[in-house]
Amino acid sequence: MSTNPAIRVRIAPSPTGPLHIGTARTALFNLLHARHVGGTFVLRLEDTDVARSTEAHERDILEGLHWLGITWDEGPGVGAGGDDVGPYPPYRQMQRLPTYAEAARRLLEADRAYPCYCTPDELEADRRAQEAAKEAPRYVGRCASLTPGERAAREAEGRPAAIRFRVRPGIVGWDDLVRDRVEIDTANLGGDFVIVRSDGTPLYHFTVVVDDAAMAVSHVIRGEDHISNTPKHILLFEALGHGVPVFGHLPLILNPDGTKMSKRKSQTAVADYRAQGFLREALVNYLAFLGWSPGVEGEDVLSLDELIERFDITKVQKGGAKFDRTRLEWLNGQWIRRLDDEDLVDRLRPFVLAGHERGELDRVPGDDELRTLLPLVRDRLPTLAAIVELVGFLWVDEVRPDPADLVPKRWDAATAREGLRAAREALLAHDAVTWEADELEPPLRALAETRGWKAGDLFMAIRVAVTGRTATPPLFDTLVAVGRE
RNA sequence: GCCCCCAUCGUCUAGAGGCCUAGGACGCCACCCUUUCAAGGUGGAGAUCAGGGGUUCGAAUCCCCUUGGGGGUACCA
Repeated sequence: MSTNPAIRVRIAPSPTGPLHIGTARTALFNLLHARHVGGTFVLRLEDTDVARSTEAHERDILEGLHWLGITWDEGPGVGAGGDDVGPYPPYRQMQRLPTYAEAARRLLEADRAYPCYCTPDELEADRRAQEAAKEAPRYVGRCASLTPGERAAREAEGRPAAIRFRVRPGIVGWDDLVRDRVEIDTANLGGDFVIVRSDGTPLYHFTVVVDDAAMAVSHVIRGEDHISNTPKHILLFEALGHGVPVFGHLPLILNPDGTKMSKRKSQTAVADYRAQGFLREALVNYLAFLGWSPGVEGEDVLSLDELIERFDITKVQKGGAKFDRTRLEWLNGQWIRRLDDEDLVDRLRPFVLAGHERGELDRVPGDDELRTLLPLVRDRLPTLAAIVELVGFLWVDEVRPDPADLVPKRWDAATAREGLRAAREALLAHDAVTWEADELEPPLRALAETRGWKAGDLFMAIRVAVTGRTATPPLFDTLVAVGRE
């Protein structure tokens, strides 16, 4: 694919929480678009909310994206001491403070912004008054036209000043990549908005524009929840004398009840899906199909490369998509079946180890043992973590079956006892059989026949006695795996 | 409240005015395979394209209204 230096997209996560499924989806769509057109994918950390940002979250986000295979061309180095990669460093906003200060100074100088000395109490009072009058909340403009003298007076009082951006009247519009023309009257923006806090730290709407301009971002692909913010950003780009990028607003991922996906109602942390044994391939595949599809029948299971090849940002759906875990699980199964043996063993290992650490397993199988089990488990694993539930009995010292399960429906307890005794004798008492699946079956079928039992009932009694479960991989393979002893 | 966005099977979607008696996938149901559970195969139920008006010879597709849903309304991001 040819490269296209004019196309630059970015993902700008805020390390105020673990990597969110929605952030991963936005990152993925940016990556798909960038890779499809040969553009550059930038990662920038928006850590100006110092109170809520943590290094642990930052690590979770960076590692999570890497795990998914969502890799960036430019961005911060991984880890606190890591070096930035790319021509527009730094890529952490807290290290870009001088850039924002300079941009704010220019805006102030051009009178596109002004210092605001309003106190929180004043602002709160304004808001209440507006609410009482059933008016939309907006900044009243108390400090918008202060004379130099008035400003000096306030400075002399030692009142801290925030910086507000002057919102010009008129309509701001743009041609959105996914929803065509959008136009918003700046009268609905809530008045002049704050771009720098009174403590001197810059706010999101400001930093995002300063950085996108500085980093030459050409396409801003983000969630639909930013549509109403876009006019503010466009105004800022213009005031800064910078060209306005192309915007594309993706539909939201929704909770089952149709509201914006949230931690409260859904599992949103990518790390949790990973810990439950979802494959990166499945997650990426699933996420890509939330709001987009290649529109070709039979193309349901696609790799990242295949997605990149087919992706078209203008074909993205406008309406939100509910997160359907069942479908994710189906895709996960599809991908598990596509993995080759070595790969599957590698990915299974951590989950077996985890089962051991939780005390559910008495011992940990080696890679060879795991590998021989693959034909038995591959088609039966909805997730990697399910390995413990599926065949954990193999690595447990003592199996304790539920007595109720031990007796097949058509049998009574005495028959079950007798059946198990006879089966044991048939298989263990003599050296007649070698311990291989093919060798085990005939004697047991013969036994069932002579006693007039249904083979299935006999098999079930044995299954439960040996594994403690009513659902297992095929019995004779299972017996072989358990071993003669 | 105000502003904005959206609307095709339960869910994800195909659909760019005639190819639509609306297609696929997940899920569901049945059957086949089968020692259980899966996987796989075959078939089925499931959407009067939110409703109503237009435009057009012709509308799921274009326009308007209504309804419904969602998002935003911070010195959060």
